Amino acid sequence: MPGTRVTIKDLAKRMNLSVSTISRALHNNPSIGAETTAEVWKLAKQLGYFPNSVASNLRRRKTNMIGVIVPRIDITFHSHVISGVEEVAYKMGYNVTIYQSHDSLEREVAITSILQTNMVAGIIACLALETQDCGHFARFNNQKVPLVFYDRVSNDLEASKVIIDDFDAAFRVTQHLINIGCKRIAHIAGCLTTSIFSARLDGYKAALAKNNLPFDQNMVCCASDLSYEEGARCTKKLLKLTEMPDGLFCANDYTAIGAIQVIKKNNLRIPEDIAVAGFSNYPVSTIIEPALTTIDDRAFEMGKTAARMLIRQVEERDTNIASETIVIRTDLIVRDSTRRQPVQP
Amino acid sequence: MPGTRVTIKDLAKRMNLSVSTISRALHNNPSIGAETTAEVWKLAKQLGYFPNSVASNLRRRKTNMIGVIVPRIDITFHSHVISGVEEVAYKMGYNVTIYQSHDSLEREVAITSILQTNMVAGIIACLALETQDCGHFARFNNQKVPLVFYDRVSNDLEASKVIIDDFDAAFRVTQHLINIGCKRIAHIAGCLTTSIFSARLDGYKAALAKNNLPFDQNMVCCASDLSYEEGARCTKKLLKLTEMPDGLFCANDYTAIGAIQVIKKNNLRIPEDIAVAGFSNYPVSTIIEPALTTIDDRAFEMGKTAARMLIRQVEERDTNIASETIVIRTDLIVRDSTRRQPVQP
DNA sequence: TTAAAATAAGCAAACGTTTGCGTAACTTTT
DNA sequence: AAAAGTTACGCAAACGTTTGCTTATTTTAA
Repeated sequence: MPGTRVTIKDLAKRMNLSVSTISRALHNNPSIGAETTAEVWKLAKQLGYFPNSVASNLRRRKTNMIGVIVPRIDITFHSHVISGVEEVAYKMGYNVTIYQSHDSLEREVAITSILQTNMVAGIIACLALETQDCGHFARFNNQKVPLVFYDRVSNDLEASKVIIDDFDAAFRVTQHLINIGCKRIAHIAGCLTTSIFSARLDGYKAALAKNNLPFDQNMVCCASDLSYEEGARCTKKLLKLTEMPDGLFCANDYTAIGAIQVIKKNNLRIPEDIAVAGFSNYPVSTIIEPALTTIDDRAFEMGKTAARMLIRQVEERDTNIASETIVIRTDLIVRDSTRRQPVQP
Repeated sequence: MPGTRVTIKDLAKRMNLSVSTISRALHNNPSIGAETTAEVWKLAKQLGYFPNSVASNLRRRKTNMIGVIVPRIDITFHSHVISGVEEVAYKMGYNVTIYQSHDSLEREVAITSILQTNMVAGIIACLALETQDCGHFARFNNQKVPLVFYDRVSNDLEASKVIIDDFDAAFRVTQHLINIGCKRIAHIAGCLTTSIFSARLDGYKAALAKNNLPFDQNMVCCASDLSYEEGARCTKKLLKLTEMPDGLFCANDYTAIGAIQVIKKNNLRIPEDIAVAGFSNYPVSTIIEPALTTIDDRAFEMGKTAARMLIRQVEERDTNIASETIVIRTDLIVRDSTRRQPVQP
């Protein structure tokens, strides 16, 4: 019978049992006899029965769907996070539906409406760049739908977070550049209204201060979108300074690669003339020449952690929604772009 | 009232109307007076009503969920396809849920069960490498759930497909290598039981034949997983041949990059000694030096096309399920890795 | 041997919508 | 002025499960 779906009603009729018995049998409920249970399972297999989770969700008033909001899926970092989310969600019996905000607040708001309409069990989100006010997420607190932010998080909202210590990571990168002898370290920053990028700038400043190096505003250039092109643009600007930098810390790997290409075109040596470091450990950082020193932000791990955290909150919903924050450990990965002979003091 | 959700029943009570009237009003059904409709909408906004799509889906016996099965989300090609799928799905009012098969048949089968349980409206899938027999997809034909394969497709199943013309693309790449003067062109192939990779090999052979160049089995090396490492391994093998190749066509960009790195390490010049071309136009192909000549497979476009095709089939379900095949146009992108002075005949 | 307890299964409502059909009240036609 | 048509809405069933409560039967305890 093509087009028709076999339901527990059909099973009930065929076996002269009530639908409730069938339902309980299929859940291996002990109040149904072992023999009956076995026969129900057998017939279910035979008839190709598949439970209808839509009906089940309606009755149970909850789905097993996790909604994920990312700025863009085709950005390496996010696709790795999603991969991690899917991995644990699958193992825990949850489904994952994804939405791209394209860094637009308007779209992010629309997506939250869709998620509410779809009765998702929980939400994992990375805020759009445009988003300052998170009011549109507040509704989930009322509906007791757990919410976990990752990477770009909201501070004015009661919600769990999975982040890396951007300040610390930036500090360590900068300290590393100092350790190999850099005296004039420039920074290509991201959009500073975003906390992660301002934290990276702060970490950079702190490392300079700790080592008694002066901070020079001219040595910081803000890239609007963290692309190759912006990295190249900023680098050209930095190379025109009367006192050229001898080290460069970029807020992500893309800008770092744009920087490397410009530096090489200017016949400067990396790392001898300028040492370069990035942030994120994208696959491309091993391909560029010289290979790029960077921070591994462990995106996959971040996704897995966020999913685990969310699912735990979903399943403990009745007890309490304690919002928690997990900081993922990052690794400094040193490659040729900063591999100099250490300076002798 | 936190935790409680307002339903059309609530609206009905508050307005002394029946639920059917509310439902119709919210769908702007003309059989409801304009004034009433306006008031219903007003109260709905005021009370923060959100439709419950789970209930709606159950009643309508269809969801607006598109299931996507990819080998891995964090592979550039697939994340771009997904991005395209999400883009058109969002605009057409569909949701996207994603699953990774990890190229495992077992997992792919399990995922199809989940999709059936979840009553997805349609499915977009790229077959797992392990998958030879597509019996587990047959159930969707019975249930009249449209199915669109992309990239790696099944030939023994009635289903729609979005593909590129791998034969043609490979032919054009090879012809290009011949045009710039290559006489001994090697090929790093993918798993030849997969149709796209055998098609690429065939296109390569056809171009050789057309130009009266001999085909030499030793000049073909199969990479098991299309990674950098496999590309490097194959290249080392090819460089040991008594008659070294002067051109190399790789089945994807990753192997091409592995190849370039090995060739450079052997102090051979690209493209003068060996010209190299890849396949897929991954972002990294512009970063490697020399920049890689490759085929742009237009993954984003592929995703959009697959989604459009699927949604059309979903919405025309009653009329007929004509399975169709769309071939996406590919572009040969010439970069420095094959930029030689053209030979003078 | 009878009461109490355990076992196995059924009844029916509920989850929140959608929709075919029915029916008032009102308007238009002949 | 009666018949026909239109407008605006209600009734109730249905979608496929889940689950609290009840009931019939069997087993155990006293």
